[in-house]
Amino acid sequence: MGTPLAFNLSLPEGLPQELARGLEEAIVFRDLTPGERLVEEDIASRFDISRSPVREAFRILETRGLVLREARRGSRVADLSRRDLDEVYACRVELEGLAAAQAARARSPADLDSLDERIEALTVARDRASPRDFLRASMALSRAVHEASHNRTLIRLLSTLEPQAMRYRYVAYVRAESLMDASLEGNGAVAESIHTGDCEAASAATTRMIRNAWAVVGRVFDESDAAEPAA
Amino acid sequence: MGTPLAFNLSLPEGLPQELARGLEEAIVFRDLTPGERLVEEDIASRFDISRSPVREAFRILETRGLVLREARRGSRVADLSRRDLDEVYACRVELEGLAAAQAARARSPADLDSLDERIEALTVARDRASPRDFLRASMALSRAVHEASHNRTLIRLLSTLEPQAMRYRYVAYVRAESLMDASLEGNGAVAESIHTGDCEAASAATTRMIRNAWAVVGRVFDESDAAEPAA
DNA sequence: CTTCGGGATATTGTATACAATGGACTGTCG
DNA sequence: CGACAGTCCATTGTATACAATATCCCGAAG
Repeated sequence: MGTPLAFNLSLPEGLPQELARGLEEAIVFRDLTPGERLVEEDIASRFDISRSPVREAFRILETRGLVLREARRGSRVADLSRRDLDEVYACRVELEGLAAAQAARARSPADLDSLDERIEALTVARDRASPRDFLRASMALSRAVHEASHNRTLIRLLSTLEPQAMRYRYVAYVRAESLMDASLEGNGAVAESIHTGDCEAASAATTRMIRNAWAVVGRVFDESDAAEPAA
Repeated sequence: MGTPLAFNLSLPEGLPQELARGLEEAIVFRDLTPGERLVEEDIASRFDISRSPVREAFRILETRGLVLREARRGSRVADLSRRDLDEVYACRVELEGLAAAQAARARSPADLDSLDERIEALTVARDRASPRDFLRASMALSRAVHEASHNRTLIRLLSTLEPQAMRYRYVAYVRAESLMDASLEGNGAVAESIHTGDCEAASAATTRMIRNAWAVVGRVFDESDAAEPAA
């Protein structure tokens, strides 16, 4: 439990949101381990704030599938499991596919610029071979695609699904850095289809990419003991 | 603004959840109108509770797309629009289709019993020709299908999407009660496929049903002025 | 008549205090 | 030695108090 958990908490968008973002990173990158208890007072005192924003942050993380809250029994970091992985990826196939298709139709020039920018950043992160940086860049790219769909409901759903997927991707990238190449390639194909404006192609490229990732990430996960943290 | 908003609030599952459920019904059935402001203190005093659980309820409703919260500017009931309707239904096609397919595979005998029960209840509600009762029964049936998928992530996503859809369905059912027949028929086909265990058929029946509903509900919505409430 | 500024007010955001509950511990009885 | 009851403690749930800020209203100046 010797967790650093030190990130600045400025409040450009609200303290609970800021705190949730920080805790989310800590969970994704395993500074907070699966099953670990999250006590409101502990977190609050660690950042010299009250329990109120901490409670709200926990609730945010609950909607993202990262934290489990049981009434009057406290909160804890959600476990990782093969079953959960399959659930998340099954949903991702559908929703990311839809997002890509709608992005190909609704994208604006600004969206395309944003897309290119983040593809570039992803390439840089790949060359740096840092799973952490790569995932952050990948998350940003995904969000750019979602935004390009201009479907706020879809964006909302995906923003509660993606963080959960990140945890499994992180485990996989750490053990198999070559996965980053596959991801970069897949995302390139998706971006190209969105540029072209071909909905079918964008959807197909996305579902292919995610199904492929599903298989590989799943295999790596089974071979690791990521579900059982510090035994 | 003369809204009754009177429902008992016992706490079998937590006060915020209970309150959120009540407010959700009020929003779906238009006791709270689109755009209406929701002031924490008002709701709190109306039920003789403090602002704390009210705040949590608002946050729950926000994740369900029923309430919009702007920092330090308060909360209000989300507006209805044709664009929002299309967003919701596009997502529903994908997620409900997936749920039906997975339900056809993973369903247990208890799930099938639950399904039959709720189909029966839906039939009764149709005969009573009450849009409100029908929608409640329809919601319960949908949830039974989702539960049968045994995909907790999918259930979580759908539980944040369905309430948003309910608002549009309610508007449509009030204006065109015959829609209930179509819904009943479509749900029957879906349930049958799930019984059989045919994933493809379950998915196909579901997407067909929802695409059809999408078209009809959208048309009715355009013809109504549901977006502009008490002008 | 319009626009800008200042202050009052309504409302949210955060902190703290109190209540209630679940789990662990301990000591006793069978 | 094991099971069980009673008590204590840790932690969450709710209420209240306080701080901060956005909005509205009004008046004055242009």
